[in-house]
Amino acid sequence: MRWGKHGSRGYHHGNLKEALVQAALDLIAEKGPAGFTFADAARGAGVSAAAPYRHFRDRDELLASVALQGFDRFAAMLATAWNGGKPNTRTAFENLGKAYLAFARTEPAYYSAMFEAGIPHANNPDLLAAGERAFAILREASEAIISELPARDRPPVMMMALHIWALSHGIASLFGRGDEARRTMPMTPEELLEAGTLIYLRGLGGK
Amino acid sequence: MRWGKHGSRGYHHGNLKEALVQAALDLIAEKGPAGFTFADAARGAGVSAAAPYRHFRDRDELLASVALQGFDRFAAMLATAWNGGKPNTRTAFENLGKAYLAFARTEPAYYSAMFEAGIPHANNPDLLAAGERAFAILREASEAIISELPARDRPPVMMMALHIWALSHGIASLFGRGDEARRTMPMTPEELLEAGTLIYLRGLGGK
DNA sequence: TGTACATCAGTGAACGCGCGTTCACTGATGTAC
DNA sequence: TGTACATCAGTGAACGCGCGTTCACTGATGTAC
Repeated sequence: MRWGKHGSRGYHHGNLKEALVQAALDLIAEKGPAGFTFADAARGAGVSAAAPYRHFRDRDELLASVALQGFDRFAAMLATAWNGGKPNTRTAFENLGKAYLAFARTEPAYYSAMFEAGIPHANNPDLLAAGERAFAILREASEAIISELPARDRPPVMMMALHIWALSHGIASLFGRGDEARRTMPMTPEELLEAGTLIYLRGLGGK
Repeated sequence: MRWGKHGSRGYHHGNLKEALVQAALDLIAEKGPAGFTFADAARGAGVSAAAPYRHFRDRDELLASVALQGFDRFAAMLATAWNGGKPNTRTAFENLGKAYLAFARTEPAYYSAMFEAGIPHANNPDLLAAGERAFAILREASEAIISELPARDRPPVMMMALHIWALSHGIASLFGRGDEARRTMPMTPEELLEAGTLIYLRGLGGK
């Protein structure tokens, strides 16, 4: 008897690789990216400690896989929020910022695997490319904002994209996840980012 | 025979607590805040594995000690750079930003113990207070900048301080330490922060 | 100044534990004929 | 359609290792008298 398409679970797991990534994600959410072992992940997936070796060389490779998937979802979420600049550039830009913070808040495990786990991106082309795809959305949005500025005020696109990224990341890491750096905040992270972005855009000469 | 004030090293170490913090710092610099053990720190200080228990309950307490010392030095460095707003507010503010990035770059081990080690600040009053002292410098500087703005443009001090902190922290964590997120940058972190701050201040109505 | 003693901050041996990793194995699946 | 066989993805036992932690101990230091 089978219990649905993926319900069979005999000797072969069927989708262990994905299950390990999911288990790692749960463990990161619980104890941070440093707080779990390769054996923990195996346990989490309900499999013997030797099984993960069929899919990952070591713990780092598993972590990198989590980060990779994280960047893909992050990029997808940002792209949806930006929505090609509709209904108008300013609104879409605001949505993009909110989506950034929403991702960091609702997927803290992905976020910390991506930015805080200390994975060496340098020698992992896939990871580098996935990060690039996510950043490309910020870049595209910045470009759209800039194109609406008076010609003499236009800053370099890359610079603006880096500023927005840094501000968003700074807010997300310092204030965006529940208990960390529990400061008495005068406003929500979303409000803080929106206000900051507004001031920045005004400084560029917009509106 | 003695070899100087602290050179004696017989049965008693003399300053083991400090030596353990230093050893932890070296290990963090080498392998990240998650990459060392309590026993490693003991080895680094040239002492048996049981010795650290005379000074720290566990590894977390040692890490917290590193972070605490880091915040103190950070605050001191920022205060020196700000220098009470001399020679003038704008210049001092620029120096403050440069000092922030300089600290993150030259003391990456402290910086990551402070912000990336996942130490629960909440139930550690000393740590909380030390972080507060560092933040107070940013707050003071923001206040000085704001006081020079036309009265009708003045934003809340706290908000501005949080914006500056987030931008600085974002730039420091994303681009401020050598190899991490090795992106082809069009400018140095310092230039990026200075340009961002300038645009932000212009947006506030300054100059 | 000298001596006895209390206290302090280390030692080193011991332990149980869980991790990483390897290995021969075995059950399940896919495919050639 | 059925059968034989190759391949794949797991198992579970085994191992060495280093960590965390405890403990009775001991050498060094400080101090009372």
